[in-house]
Amino acid sequence: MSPKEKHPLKQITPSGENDASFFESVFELVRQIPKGRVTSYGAIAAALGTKGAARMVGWAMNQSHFVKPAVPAHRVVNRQGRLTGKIHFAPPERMEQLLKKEGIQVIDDQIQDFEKYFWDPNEMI
DNA sequence: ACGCTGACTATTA
DNA sequence: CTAATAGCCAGCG
Repeated sequence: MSPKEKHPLKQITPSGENDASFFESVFELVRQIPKGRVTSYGAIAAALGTKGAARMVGWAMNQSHFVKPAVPAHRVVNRQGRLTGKIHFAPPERMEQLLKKEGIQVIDDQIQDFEKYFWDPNEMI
């Protein structure tokens, strides 16, 4: 992380999840990802209207571990279908295991037939 | 209020 | 396909 260590980023909406912040929107959208499917950060960001905020989506995933109901962050990968965020899991292998458990083949942090499992957030509308 | 950071993405080589 | 570079937006100190 950096000299400043992790980013505190206090808890999301201490009072509840009624906060309409960017992060909350991300969580709700990610929760709607069907089992056995995956999507990308950019797709989520685009679905929220902020196409260029793909990075923020990833950052939101960081908090997803503290949010409830739980967010299936393991179903969110980068555009290449690569598990770049696995390092943030505990343990990192967890992400890959979860995906395999849902029927998605992952080899060397790379999802096989990624396009086939890709789920477009805009379709769920 | 400004600047830095980041689980990204598109482009170029 | 991989590697390197630039651009991008939202949140925090």
